[in-house]
Amino acid sequence: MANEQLQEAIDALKSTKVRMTPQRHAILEYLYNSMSHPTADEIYKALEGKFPNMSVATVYNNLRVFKDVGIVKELTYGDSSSRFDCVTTEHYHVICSDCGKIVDFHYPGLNEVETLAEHVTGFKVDNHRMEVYGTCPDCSQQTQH
Amino acid sequence: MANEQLQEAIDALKSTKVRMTPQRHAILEYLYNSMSHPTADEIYKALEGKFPNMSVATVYNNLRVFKDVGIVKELTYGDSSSRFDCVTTEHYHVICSDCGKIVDFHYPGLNEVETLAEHVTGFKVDNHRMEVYGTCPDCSQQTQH
DNA sequence: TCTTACATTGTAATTCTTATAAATTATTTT
DNA sequence: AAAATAATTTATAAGAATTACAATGTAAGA
Repeated sequence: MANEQLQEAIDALKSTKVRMTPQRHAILEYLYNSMSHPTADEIYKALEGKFPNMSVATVYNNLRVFKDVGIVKELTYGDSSSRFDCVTTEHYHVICSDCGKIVDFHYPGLNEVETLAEHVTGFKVDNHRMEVYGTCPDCSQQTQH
Repeated sequence: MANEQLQEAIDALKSTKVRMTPQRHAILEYLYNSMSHPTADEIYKALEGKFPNMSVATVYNNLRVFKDVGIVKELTYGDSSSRFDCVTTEHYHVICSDCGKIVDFHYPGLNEVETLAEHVTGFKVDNHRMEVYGTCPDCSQQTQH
């Protein structure tokens, strides 16, 4: 279950000046339990039942708070809106260029890349982002015939 | 000089149904000569002198055309607008989290990652994207004292 | 309890990007 | 070379995603 990780995230927030609110809890819960990488709007819609009065602004505000604390990552792609992913174990994404499906896969951290970049550019590097693009099995099949 | 590469790009366009226009030439020229990674608006502003009547839509349209032909890449980051980079040799970017500065660095292609992703997910992989984030020398100095 | 600081809500505003239609320019056909 | 066709540009409007703002609400500390 993702519940331990959710708890860790909540604890991480407690140690800052960030207060825990029902809305925040719900957003975090949704993020940690959903295996997908939802957009702000998807989160908003998903929580409409529980919080009929919640504002979209709240979702955006809190996602930013979580991002600043470092427990959530924003994924931006060319088109459409940003997607949000909770930072758990180190993993990367494969994205289908046709349908947009996102699948996780694990790969040992690319520390060498960070080190090289530091040396070559003089930057103080602290993280990186990588995505792999291709066609998912479903879309591959459809274009076959 | 980047002029040979610019010429190659123009030749690449000629082999398609894409027509060469003064605006397109200017946009390409700007992209290939600027060492930065300009936004659509930056390009627009930069060419205002030469083409006082050019529309922002033209810039966007043509960047998309170039993207489709494969001679330009779109870089999307969390905030602000997309940046555009001409596809020359394989390289990656280090981005300053403070000021947004982008610096290129070379790194041998990460083919193993693509291969692994293919095996694990069943996708047909054809490319990847990677960026390294950190603080640039200038910004590092400023926060020191 | 009172005060202060942080959060939420609703809405308006902003920003980036795309769609559309008319006018213009480039290519192809005759 | 002129006419016909196709692609392009322009200007503007529309759209979508995100943020700003002011008012209200809620939690924590003195």
